Amino acid sequence: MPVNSFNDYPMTWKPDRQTLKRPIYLSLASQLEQDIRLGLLPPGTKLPPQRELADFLDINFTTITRAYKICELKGLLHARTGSGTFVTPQAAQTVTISLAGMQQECIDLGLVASYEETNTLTLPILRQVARSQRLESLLTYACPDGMPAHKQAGIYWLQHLGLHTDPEHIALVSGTQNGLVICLSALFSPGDRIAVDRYTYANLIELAKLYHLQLIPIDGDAQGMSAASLAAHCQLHPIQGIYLMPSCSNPTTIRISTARREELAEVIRRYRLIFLEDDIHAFLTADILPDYQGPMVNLVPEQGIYICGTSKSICSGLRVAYLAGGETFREPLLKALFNINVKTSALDSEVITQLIRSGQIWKIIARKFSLAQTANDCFNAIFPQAVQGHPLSFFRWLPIACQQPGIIVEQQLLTKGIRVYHSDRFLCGNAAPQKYLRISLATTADLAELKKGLGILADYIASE
Amino acid sequence: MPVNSFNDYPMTWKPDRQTLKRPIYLSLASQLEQDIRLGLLPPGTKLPPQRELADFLDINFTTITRAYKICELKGLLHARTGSGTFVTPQAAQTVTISLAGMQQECIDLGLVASYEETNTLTLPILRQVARSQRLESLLTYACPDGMPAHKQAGIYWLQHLGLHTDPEHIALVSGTQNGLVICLSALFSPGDRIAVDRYTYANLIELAKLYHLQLIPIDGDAQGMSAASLAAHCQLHPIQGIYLMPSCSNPTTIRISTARREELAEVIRRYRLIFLEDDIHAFLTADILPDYQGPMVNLVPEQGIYICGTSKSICSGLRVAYLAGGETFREPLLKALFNINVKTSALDSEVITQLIRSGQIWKIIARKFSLAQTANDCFNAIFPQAVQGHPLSFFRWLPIACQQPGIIVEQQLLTKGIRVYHSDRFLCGNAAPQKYLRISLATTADLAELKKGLGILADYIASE
DNA sequence: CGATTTGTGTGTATACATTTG
DNA sequence: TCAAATGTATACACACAAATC
Repeated sequence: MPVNSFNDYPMTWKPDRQTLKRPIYLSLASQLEQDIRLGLLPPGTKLPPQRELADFLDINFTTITRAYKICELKGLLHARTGSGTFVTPQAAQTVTISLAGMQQECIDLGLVASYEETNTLTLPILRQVARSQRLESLLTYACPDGMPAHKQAGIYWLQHLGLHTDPEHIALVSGTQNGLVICLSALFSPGDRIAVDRYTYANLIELAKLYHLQLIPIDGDAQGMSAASLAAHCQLHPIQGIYLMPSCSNPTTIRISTARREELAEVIRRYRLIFLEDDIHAFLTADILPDYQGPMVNLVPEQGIYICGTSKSICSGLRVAYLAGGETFREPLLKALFNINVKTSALDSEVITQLIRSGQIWKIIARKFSLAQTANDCFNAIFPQAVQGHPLSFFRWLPIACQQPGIIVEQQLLTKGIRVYHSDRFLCGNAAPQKYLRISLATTADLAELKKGLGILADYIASE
Repeated sequence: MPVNSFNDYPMTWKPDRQTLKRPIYLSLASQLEQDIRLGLLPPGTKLPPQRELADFLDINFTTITRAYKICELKGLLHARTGSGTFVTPQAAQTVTISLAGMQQECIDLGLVASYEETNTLTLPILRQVARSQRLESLLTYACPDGMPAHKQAGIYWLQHLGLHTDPEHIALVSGTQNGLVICLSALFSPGDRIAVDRYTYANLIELAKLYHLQLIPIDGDAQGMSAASLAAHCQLHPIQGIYLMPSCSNPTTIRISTARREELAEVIRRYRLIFLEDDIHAFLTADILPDYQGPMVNLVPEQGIYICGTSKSICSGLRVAYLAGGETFREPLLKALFNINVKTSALDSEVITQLIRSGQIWKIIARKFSLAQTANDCFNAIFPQAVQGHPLSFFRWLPIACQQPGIIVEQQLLTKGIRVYHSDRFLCGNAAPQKYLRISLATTADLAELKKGLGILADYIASE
């Protein structure tokens, strides 16, 4: 028993010695889970150290390790060597961002759509596809990884973005998310570690939970993730992969600088990380940057997988993304693709293909650029202090002073008539003191609605 | 050291004591994996018992257990208490069934398509969808789990199949396989056990590997899986789930009898199993069986999930399946759906919806029935000894005498010009002495090609 | 900066369950 | 039917690594 008076505080959790049935670790784990779900152990509570609880229960401390581990894998706990084991903030809660359950009428600055008014430009091509003679050939099981013509259009499009590949090393999948599922399923095993930005894509956080992968938050600056920090983490703990959105990180809108890309690539090579490049925003950068260098994956061609969705650049509702990777990953990825998708809808990919081949894609992108420019101008006028990050981003990252929990802030804004997402949703690991809101500029029906929403937001922030 | 002379045979695997680095179990596992992949340990080889190898290496035998376990999770080994540990047949090889890599020209009796000539009946509806005013509404992020009208059509269709549900408890997903991925990801954890027929859906076997789930093969008879056997397994080892295709099991074509359904349901209730009912063949049974009782999930409504794909009944290329389940699973399934799919293509589901609403689906199904009847008659005429199972099945299960490994048989038939799949591909666990071939009747371009293929097959079998 | 706290990784002991003969 | 063979589950000991003060 420790003699330090600080430790005389009662243990935060005292499981009942009597009710412990014989598979001790299982019995303990389920008791712990129940107490967390019942709210007896509120989020943030520090659990007793393994050795202390073991003393109390008179069992070996590694048995506690096992019980804690089970709850950790369920996302209920969060352990840190040296510090202790803590109940996860929002233990049983989800950060999933989706339109589901959004009955409430409000101005949506939360979900990032893609200026849906441009969808009218897709319609003529879709109708043309429906009239074509090839239509019937789209309705079979053939070509699970994409029809040759669809791959060709993808190769052409990726080439425009600076990635050069061939039909053997590209596949069509049902959207970025589907591509990520395929990569995570095929290339990682439960318990594997993947490096991410401290604030990262919310759906990736959820996928990592689903597939029992550990995300390792790496700090960074305005140039992107810190290569030194990444190397330090790799040094001490083996890390298997890294996920980045180098063109325009969601949610921070940071574009990784050319110098930083080189540094990061060097670390990726040194530690043989599997590099997932989610380049859904490439089109926003390829055409406006004078010294555009192309995807980061070019720096580590044999260790990288390039995922390029079309939902932001072309059309949200057509579920198509291109997956390109080196020879190393070809076999496992294709195998996972066959087992997870059987095949991607050829109808959607035919429409995307014809949009590319016909050149209609340039009109769509030009229209989106113009809408994004106007929306960003509007945002900059209202929040001049927050001019930073990608100039044409479909969303913005707004620092806020308010220190209340994210859910509270979101709910307060909902009652005022706007939906936004707080940085807590994108957070991986420990919170930094600076909080943010992610503000979508691409979801409102028109500019007037956006202005109204941003006005409400500005009032709220001023009143804080 | 054992004294029995039988054990004086040299150990089948003698890892090098010298090259064993300090995390012994990891070092051992990778050495073992390498030797299997190099072919030094051919499929079927019995590895040394854990204790014997431990003796030889002078370490504790549970360290061997760990090393073997790692390889088992990779699908390289297969251990059975009392019998020993064996190298998996086709250890490094995949059983994935897909059109990929099928350059070779041949008559395809392998992959089960769905009489693709009926796709012409889909075209007019597809073209009508393209002309409709609602088209633009299909192109946004809205309704990730299916648009209200699409759900309504699904409810109507499932009702016809005997399943009654409502918009809150149905979701549209991108095909059966996608539905399975969602269920397996959302409701099970690595290491969980799922009961299946000894011969089961090949893609499920691969998905189980991908998600580190253990499939427990349960024996059965002509009525379907044995309830007693299932109960016995549940008794001794906790099993979390069960996967069945009760209408017409792939590959065996067995339809589970009404009595057996009741027995199995009782066991499912007793052991609180999560029941996945893959009812892709429901349409084949609902309309032809005079005493059709509806899906099995009706017997355990709160423990079951009903997955009903449209690729066999309507059109292979449109990737749509309906997922229906009780309140218990609603939240985790929806969450997984949002994270895995973001959304299902509304374009595909609109076409399926209009096929249902317009009644065109009945024409398609009637045509498929007629084609299936003709194909089955043709098969029965050539293989009268194999008349069994579902009378309208899109594939048949042909017992063969030949005892050569499955790959060899498949390759021999390929050189004769036909592709079929051997029962080894569908096997889960230990092989039974009786081998089979699965013969697709729904993939050839026409009846003449099917007849030719079956003729080649009959010649081969006669010559054995 | 070094000692202490605290979680993790690896090897081991033992009881148990299943299959086989 | 039982004993031997053989894999599995559970608890433990100890060395190590990371964080903190």
